[in-house]
Amino acid sequence: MAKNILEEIRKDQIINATRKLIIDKGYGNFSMKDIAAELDMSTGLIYHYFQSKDDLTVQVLKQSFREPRQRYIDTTEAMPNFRDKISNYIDNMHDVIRNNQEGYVVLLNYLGQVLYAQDVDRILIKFFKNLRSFVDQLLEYGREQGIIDKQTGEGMAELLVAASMGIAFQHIVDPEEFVLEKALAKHKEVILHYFDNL
Amino acid sequence: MAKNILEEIRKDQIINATRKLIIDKGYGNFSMKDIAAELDMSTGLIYHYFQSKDDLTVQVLKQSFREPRQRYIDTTEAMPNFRDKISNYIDNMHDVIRNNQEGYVVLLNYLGQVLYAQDVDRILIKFFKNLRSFVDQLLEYGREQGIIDKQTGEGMAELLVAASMGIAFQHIVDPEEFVLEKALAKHKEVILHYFDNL
Amino acid sequence: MAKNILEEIRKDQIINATRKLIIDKGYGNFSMKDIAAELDMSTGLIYHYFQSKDDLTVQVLKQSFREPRQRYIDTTEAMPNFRDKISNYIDNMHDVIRNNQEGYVVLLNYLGQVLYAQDVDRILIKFFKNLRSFVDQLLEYGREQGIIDKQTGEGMAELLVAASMGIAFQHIVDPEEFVLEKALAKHKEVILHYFDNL
Amino acid sequence: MAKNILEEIRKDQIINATRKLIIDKGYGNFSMKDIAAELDMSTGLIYHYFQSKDDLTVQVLKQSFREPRQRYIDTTEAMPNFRDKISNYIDNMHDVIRNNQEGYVVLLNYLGQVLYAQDVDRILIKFFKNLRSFVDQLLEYGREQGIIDKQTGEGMAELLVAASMGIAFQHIVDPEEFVLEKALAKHKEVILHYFDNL
DNA sequence: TATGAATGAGGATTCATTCAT
DNA sequence: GATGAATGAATCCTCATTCAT
Repeated sequence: MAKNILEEIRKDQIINATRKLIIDKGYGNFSMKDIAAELDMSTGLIYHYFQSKDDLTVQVLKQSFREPRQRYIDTTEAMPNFRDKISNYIDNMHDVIRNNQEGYVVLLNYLGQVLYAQDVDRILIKFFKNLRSFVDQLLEYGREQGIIDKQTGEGMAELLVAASMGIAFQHIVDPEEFVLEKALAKHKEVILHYFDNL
Repeated sequence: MAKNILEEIRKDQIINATRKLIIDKGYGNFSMKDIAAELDMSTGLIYHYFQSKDDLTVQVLKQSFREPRQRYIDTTEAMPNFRDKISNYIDNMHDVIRNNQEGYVVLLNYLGQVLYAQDVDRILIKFFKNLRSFVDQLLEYGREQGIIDKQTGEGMAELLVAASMGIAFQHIVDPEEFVLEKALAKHKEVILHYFDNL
Repeated sequence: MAKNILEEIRKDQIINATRKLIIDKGYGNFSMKDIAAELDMSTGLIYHYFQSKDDLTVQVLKQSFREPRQRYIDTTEAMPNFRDKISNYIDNMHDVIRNNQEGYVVLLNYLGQVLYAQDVDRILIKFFKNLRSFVDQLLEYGREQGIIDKQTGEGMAELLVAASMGIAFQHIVDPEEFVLEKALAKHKEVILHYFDNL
Repeated sequence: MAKNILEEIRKDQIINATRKLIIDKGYGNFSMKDIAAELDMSTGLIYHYFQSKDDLTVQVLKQSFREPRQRYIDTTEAMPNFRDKISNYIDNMHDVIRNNQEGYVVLLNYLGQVLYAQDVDRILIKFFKNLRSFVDQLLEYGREQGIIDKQTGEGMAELLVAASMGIAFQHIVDPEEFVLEKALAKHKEVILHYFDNL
């Protein structure tokens, strides 16, 4: 047991240090030595736990985007009706943009690899599917309640995910002048307006 | 000046070859030799026209995102009223997503560098500002016509740009299963719905 | 002593696994980890029984070429006369080439180290001396019987060993097209012809 | 032209330095840095002329064993009859053993790779075929002259090559005590004895 | 005895950049 | 303008060996 615990600890340390370096220096701008230095260990040890740099970065990605829905699910479930669920979901997404910018930085770094690294692509495909499927569940609920029809939900998940991500990225590019709250407010307003005036 | 013409030609050749390599192999996955090979010239010649690889990639970025509005401006101007202008603008954006995916691939590659390369950041800040300012001009027109008030336009540019980019990126990640048209259609519907039901 | 028995077993396991790896992957192409994996044990344990990789490979060599004569001695001794002893000895050598190619593969691997590893050289010097000395004993018997004179035996051991080894190596290099039996037959024919027509 | 000449010179320098290192340190015991140091150049330059260490060592092999017959052909051709041709050929082989031991050291180093490197194997297969085919040509001449029949030549090339190589290797293993001349003399004697007493 | 985590030197290879021609 | 030979630092990765448990 002690062994497995140590292994888990070490893997976590290495993954976290790597994630930090990706955020601080960028996906292509850090070396295995950087990771080792960050953790005050030898480079060899990293290879004891991960097969290669690619393997390691993929694990970082996996760990970063496993179960994205978890974060939202709780508060949204508690909402009494469809309108509140949607509103709450949007709020949750926006809170992530506000408070977990690092997550979007990581996402941005990996998105740049999507076309050139199958592993990365596979994982991000799943990640986005998960994100959208959660919205789809909300919409399904709305349909069951007779509040919206099928056509209304079509493409909505894609749009919500797109807008959130697009806002987050614009914010990362220009944190000084891009007024995040204005964009988030308009996003929420437009979406709710759509559902409110069907 | 024959000199300047040759210089212009060479610079263009090199920039285009580099752009191609960024699209094909990814930002961090090609060498100066690759560029030279692509053009059947020597690496030395590239350094005759560009100071460094960084300089070159920045020029690629500049050339790729200079004057983004040019593409839309014409058809939109011809539209008789605000509603049509907005609709037309959205169509134009969507056409870019449909037909100029390469542009978004390039954008994706550079976005990953934004936090680690000031030059890149500066250019992309400008690019996004340009994109948004064009929407703002449309909205200004709407205000002048008394169709919308100030609050209505607040954040709208950010949202439109965000949604388009977010849809394009999701499409790049999963071209097989992501249904682009559904997302685009919903995007247009939601936005127009917003303006139509103020 | 149970201790000594276990030690003997472990050492044998390790030596055999190493020999296998030398044959399968080549002298310079396997790691201590490979050996450990082969035996499902830890690398540390190997160091418990052998001082170093060099030490281990030397032990493999020693064990592989200790007492080479043993294999032949029996049948040859039973032969009634000099001619039959020689003939039988040649047959024995040829059987080794036919049926114990692995031995020659090991020899080939170590021969490549002879100039760069004194230990290896010392052992192979002894090995070849042993091989030749056995032929010399046969020839001595012939001399005692008055069948050959001293000059006849001079260099014969070297030649027999050389020809066998040379045939074996050619066979290893090109098992497809090199016709082993033709070479062995000619070898035997030429040698016996020499003794038969003195 | 100047360029091709320089390229040829550099390649030769590198190949020769590598050959020297293989002889001095052994196939698996030298680094690219060693080669660069030997030539007072950078490691990068080696990669300018050769794709990899493997590529380089294969080129060394190719250059070392291209056209092995060249060395013998001249003097043998001048011999008036079959017996003298054979005798002369054997003398030539023996001279190589005496005076070009390095060649056999190189051969020994590469033979150890034969089973684990297809390129090496392919080249050595050809090399040995060439060696044997030259003997076969001599024997064919003998047949044409009616001096030997077909059966007499069968396997003889294999035997001659084997014996020479085997003697050379024993000599390399134990240059102190192995009496080269005794072995060579007996080799020649036995072979000529065979042809003389058909 | 036995494990395997940990080390760190060493190796092959890449690549941006320079510069003599 | 144009070439490509040359550099050498930097990178990823391997592996023999040690040692605490």
